[in-house]
Amino acid sequence: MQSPAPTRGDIRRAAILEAATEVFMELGYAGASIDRIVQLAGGSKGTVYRHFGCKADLFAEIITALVARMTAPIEHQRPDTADTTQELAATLTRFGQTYLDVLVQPQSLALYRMVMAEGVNFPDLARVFYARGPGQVVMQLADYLGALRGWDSLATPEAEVMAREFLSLVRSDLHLKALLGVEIPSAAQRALTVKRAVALFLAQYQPVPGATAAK
Amino acid sequence: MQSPAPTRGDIRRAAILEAATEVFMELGYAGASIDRIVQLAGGSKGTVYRHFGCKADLFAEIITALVARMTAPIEHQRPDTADTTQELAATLTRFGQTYLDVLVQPQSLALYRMVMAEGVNFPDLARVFYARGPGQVVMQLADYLGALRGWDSLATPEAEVMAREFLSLVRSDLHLKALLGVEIPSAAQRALTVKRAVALFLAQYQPVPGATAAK
DNA sequence: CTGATACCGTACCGTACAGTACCGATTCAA
DNA sequence: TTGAATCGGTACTGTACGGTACGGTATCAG
Repeated sequence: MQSPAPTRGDIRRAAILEAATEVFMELGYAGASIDRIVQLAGGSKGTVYRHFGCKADLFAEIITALVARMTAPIEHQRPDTADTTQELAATLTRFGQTYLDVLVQPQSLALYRMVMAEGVNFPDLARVFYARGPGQVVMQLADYLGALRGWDSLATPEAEVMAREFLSLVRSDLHLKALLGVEIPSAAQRALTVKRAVALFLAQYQPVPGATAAK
Repeated sequence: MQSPAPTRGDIRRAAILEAATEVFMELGYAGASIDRIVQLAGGSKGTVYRHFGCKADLFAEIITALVARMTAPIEHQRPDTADTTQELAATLTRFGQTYLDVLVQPQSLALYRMVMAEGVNFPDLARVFYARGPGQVVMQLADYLGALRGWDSLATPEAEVMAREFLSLVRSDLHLKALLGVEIPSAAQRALTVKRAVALFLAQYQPVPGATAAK
């Protein structure tokens, strides 16, 4: 499990990745220059190309790493399917809160902007981003909701649709405003938005057996 | 009301705007080149700079025009505040449908991508985009819902919050997927999403006087 | 210790781009 | 008709960038 002593190459590679991540996030793919990355990472231009081949490949590697980094805290907060129905509101709140908090972090916003701007030129990368990022979150929540649904009768669509609806409510337009740089929502705003999302969601979907279905 | 005969300058200006709009939408601000625009519009590079000063100003003018063009069909579908409560579901469906249809059009997607990518470099433009675009749509729907709410008792938050929640449900993740180029939703998918958004919204917010409030 | 390999620094190539300059042709107002 | 302003075409400047080449130096395996 221990790393087998990082070689000199590993060290250079890591330094370049770190510097490139910062530069890409600040300036985007088109705006970033290799020279700027080298200046920040130290070392030489040739080393960058020996390790990563070309600018596009370096970019791709950074994006995939960033997606994993972004999804990690949400995955860690993944609702346990053993959670009982009584805890549904709390579970949704916790999950939604983590999701929204991560989403409006500067790094997440920069990542979204990059992938959207360059998605046309890197279609494969955009697909990977969705599948391992937002799509992954949907599936996690859907798994939880699906297990809950088999638990008792619930006049609802597929769990995946429910998950999408809930996450859409959580995002609200806070994500859009943040992406545009119009307004970074405060913690209080985020908490309130999550709270309202949970309320609206539970008004429609009430898995507790004793409750009367809406119709 | 009649235009006072377009001069030669007006014609050139319009041609440049049209060409620049196409090039910017296809390649983004950074990717687009003035030479490419001139090549498409015909004429000369000097004419572009005489009319618009610099690339950034040309870009700004195009973005503001595009926002207006994008919002127009939604504004046209603006729900009349005279609509009765009985028509609420139909009104929401019609409004949401128009909103979502516009949102996933290629031109809208290109516009969103441009503003998000360059929002850091053009913060004023990003604010204008939000205020006259998505923000405007929220306000229109909020006006309608607000008028309805005064109409009868309704245990709800501000109309603006309700409008945001509804529009978030309509966008779902279809907008995100389309922005990333992962998947352009079909008309059937869009219609279904709107239908479900209306259902979920009405499960929580029922303005008809005879209905029992949720709590 | 020795050879091979990775690294640094820098100079360099080709290209692309924003913006300017200039000239001849065209348009348009007076 | 005449003078001014605009336009087209093109050549040009300066700059920035991706990527390569190369010589000298440090690192590391055998």
